[in-house]
Amino acid sequence: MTVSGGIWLFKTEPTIFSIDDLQKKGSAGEFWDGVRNYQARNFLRDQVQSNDQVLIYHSNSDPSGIVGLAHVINGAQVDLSAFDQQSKYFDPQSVITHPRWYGVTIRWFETFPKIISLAEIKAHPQLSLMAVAKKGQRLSIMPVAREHFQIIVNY
DNA sequence: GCCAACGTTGGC
DNA sequence: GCCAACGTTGGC
Repeated sequence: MTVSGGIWLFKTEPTIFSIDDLQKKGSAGEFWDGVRNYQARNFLRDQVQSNDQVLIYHSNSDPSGIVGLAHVINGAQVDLSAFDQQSKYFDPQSVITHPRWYGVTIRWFETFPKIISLAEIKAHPQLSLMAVAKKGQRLSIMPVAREHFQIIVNY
């Protein structure tokens, strides 16, 4: 696989939204909302673009790891859940005239036949250098190096 | 459930 | 602007 655009890793807790849930969304894909971290927000708002690759990572899972691949089908849009008082992502400090949070829309592409677990990532000479393998790295959106992506899709 | 490693908040 | 207290993430 040859890739020219950006490559990202998105974390999700599968009990809340799994790659199977993403697959069920079909060609419309899913708006990735609820990101409430500024560094992750900046990636979503400023860098993630249509046609970028997105590795889906299941966190808080058994095992945690990379489970598949999705594609960005629409770039940054205001995350309206921040204005919804019923939403668990409601943020009273985000106002319509000055939105604070953004999301992108992604579409399921494939679920890997076997999860690439965090333990395998940490044990791999190259993959162990990925940000997701680093202790204390809690970002839910992070860039992925091209060489790491190639290893993963050929795993 | 524990707790390390963060990020955020707010008093000063 | 400092930093203690607090909240959250997420592996284990």
